[in-house]
Amino acid sequence: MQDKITRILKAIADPTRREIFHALVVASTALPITQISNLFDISRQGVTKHIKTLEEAGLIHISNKGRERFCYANAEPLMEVNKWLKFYEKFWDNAIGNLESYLDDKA
Amino acid sequence: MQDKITRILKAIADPTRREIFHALVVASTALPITQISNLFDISRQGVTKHIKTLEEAGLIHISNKGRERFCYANAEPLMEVNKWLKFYEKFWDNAIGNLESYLDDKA
DNA sequence: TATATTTGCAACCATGTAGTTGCGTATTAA
DNA sequence: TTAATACGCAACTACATGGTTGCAAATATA
Repeated sequence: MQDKITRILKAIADPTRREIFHALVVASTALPITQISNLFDISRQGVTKHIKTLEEAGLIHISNKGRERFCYANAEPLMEVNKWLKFYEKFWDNAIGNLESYLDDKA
Repeated sequence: MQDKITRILKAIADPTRREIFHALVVASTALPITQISNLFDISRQGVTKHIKTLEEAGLIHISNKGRERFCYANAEPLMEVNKWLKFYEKFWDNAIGNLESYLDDKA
């Protein structure tokens, strides 16, 4: 597709994918695809597609075991988003932002 | 479209929109649309569409002045993303994450 | 007043995407 | 060995999206 941060942001920009990711994070154990898809209204194939997108963003890892594919969440790529956000942090509250950039200038 | 966080995430998921937003943030002054579009290879109308998306996400504010529309960046909606990320922070480094959730349990 | 500039609106195109169904295959259970 | 389960692949549909061009309206300048 495109660059890393874009892949990650596109992955989490979809509400269903955020839900799938969240379900896996809180499960804190690996879940096979069918079991994940049972948690949602959409078809297994629909869920599979979302999982593929999440996997390409690095937010899910998969390990095969027999006929099942166990998915588990990996939040690490979200660091990338956090890093991107970090720069704008000083701007989202102008008062604090102006103070900080003032201090940055002094430092 | 859909809910707030989704609008924001979709807005920043596009690399061109991230660039436009960034240009406005660092400009630290309001810029009319034509001037913004001169910074990019795509047409003015293409930029206008991106600006509309950014505005709907709250990341840009616009004030009309004569025939010109001055756009300025507003990073505040990114707080929403930061808040969403916050929950997963404890998971993206497992070692620290496990320690923190251990401490959370104790608290 | 005539002309140039800034913009919005609408139509259009190509591609991406969220979702579906159908089918074949590998693995497990009876 | 037969039946059930978990899955991938492919085709298809509907709609969203990133981008374009053309044109008309409002404002500013000559």
